[in-house]
Amino acid sequence: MPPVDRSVVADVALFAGLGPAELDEVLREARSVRYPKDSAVFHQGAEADSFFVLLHGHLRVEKTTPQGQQIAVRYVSPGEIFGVAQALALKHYPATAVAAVESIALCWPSAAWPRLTAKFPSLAASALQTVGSRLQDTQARVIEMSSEQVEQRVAHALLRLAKQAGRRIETGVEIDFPISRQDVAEMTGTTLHTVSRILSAWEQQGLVEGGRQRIVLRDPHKLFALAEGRIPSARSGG
Amino acid sequence: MPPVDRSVVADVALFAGLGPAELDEVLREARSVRYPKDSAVFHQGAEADSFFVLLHGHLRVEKTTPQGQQIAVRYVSPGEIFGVAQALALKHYPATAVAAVESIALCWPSAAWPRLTAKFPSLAASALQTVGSRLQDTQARVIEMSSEQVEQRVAHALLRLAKQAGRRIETGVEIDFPISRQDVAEMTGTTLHTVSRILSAWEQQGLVEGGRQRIVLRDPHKLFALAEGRIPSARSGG
DNA sequence: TGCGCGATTTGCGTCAGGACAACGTTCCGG
DNA sequence: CCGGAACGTTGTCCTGACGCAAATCGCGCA
Repeated sequence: MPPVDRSVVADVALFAGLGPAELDEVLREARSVRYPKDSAVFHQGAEADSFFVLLHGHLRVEKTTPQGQQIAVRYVSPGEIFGVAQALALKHYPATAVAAVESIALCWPSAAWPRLTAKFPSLAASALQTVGSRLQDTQARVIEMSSEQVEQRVAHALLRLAKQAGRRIETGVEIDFPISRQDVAEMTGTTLHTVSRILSAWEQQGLVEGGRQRIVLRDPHKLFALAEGRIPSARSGG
Repeated sequence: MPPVDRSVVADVALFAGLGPAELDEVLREARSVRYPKDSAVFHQGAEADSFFVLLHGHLRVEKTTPQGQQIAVRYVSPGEIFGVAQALALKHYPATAVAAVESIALCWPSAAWPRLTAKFPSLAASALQTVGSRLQDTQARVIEMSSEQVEQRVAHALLRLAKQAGRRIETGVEIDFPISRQDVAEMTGTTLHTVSRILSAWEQQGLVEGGRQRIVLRDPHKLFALAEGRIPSARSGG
């Protein structure tokens, strides 16, 4: 009685190495869960009793600092595995995952992980690649934050969001879930005030198009040049 | 004809799950290489033809930004696996590894990785945990850089260095390899000038003890309080 | 022992960006 | 249609950190 059909995970990289029968066996242990907008999939510090694969929607992963400030670590897009704390030898989730929009995820008990990876080694290899690429992304962010100005960091953040959750519309590329200036600020390590100023300046130049919890990139190419520092500044030169 | 003896890898976490015979089999494919101080183990962008385990010494892993600035990503301590680009599906090394002191590492051809992990799944599990914990560290750094002042970041960096490469001496904990203010600056995303100022202030208060490419933590506990932001500032009250 | 180079220290000017505050706008329930 | 709340914009002020540059120190080597 598998409630989860193979077709819904056709493009999940984690399962790329599995045959149909194997896939059914893995899916048999999963259940599909729906998360309303703004509800938490798991909380930072909670016991890591499950791991997940996102099927539909978008999640925001955030950490809370000792001082209580929240930082957006990354966003999860459909097809990604997340909450694999168990595989990293963590007893508790290191961050909180919140549904940015209504989302659906597959959910396995953490206890299933060792068994599944032992039986299907390609799962471990896939997970290693996923975590590795996440490490690359995170290191890239460290480098950004070390060496770049706020404006370039915001540009990078928007480009990254557009890349993983962008949707083409007539006037450009729209980020496919509600995102506030506060969220962008949390991603780039600045304040919503500064983000607001920067986006206003960009909007005047036709680089982006704003709105309430909505951002459209009208000129991603120019934005990229700006992120690379090949344009002096978008705020001074009018 | 294994040139590498089991005893030298007794405390390498990667091999924890292997029996003596299995260990010998893995070591048979490795060779031991010595790296003089300041020599590179591999270069960023070079083809990832090997992966390594550090036996002795310390390495600095650094990335070069598009603008040519160098950032110290992390330091490698004995017992750690590194250069596993192949396992992360990367064809080229994403960073440069330089010997901070004379170092010795075991070296396998990258081609051996898929074969070894297929035969010994515990290797993949170990590697996953290693990469995972590295991801945790890197995310922690992102959060530091987002939410903390330069002084707190420097404190955190020193504590982290002391944790993974600290050596107890009479006056405190010494960092066990030559490290310049420039290096600390590259770790914390600031300039050597600022680092120099901060360390000078700390030295006046007896928090640390400096020297040419040498740092001793005389009061790690107080330094930790400072890193957490529980002490207003060490520079004003001096 | 003396020399030279690289590491370190430090003063000063400048400015990006954070803090604070007030105001405008959109959304939603009644 | 109205009121309130959350979200976004903008102005002003001010601090912390960087850039520049020059002085000083210390180690390694001859």
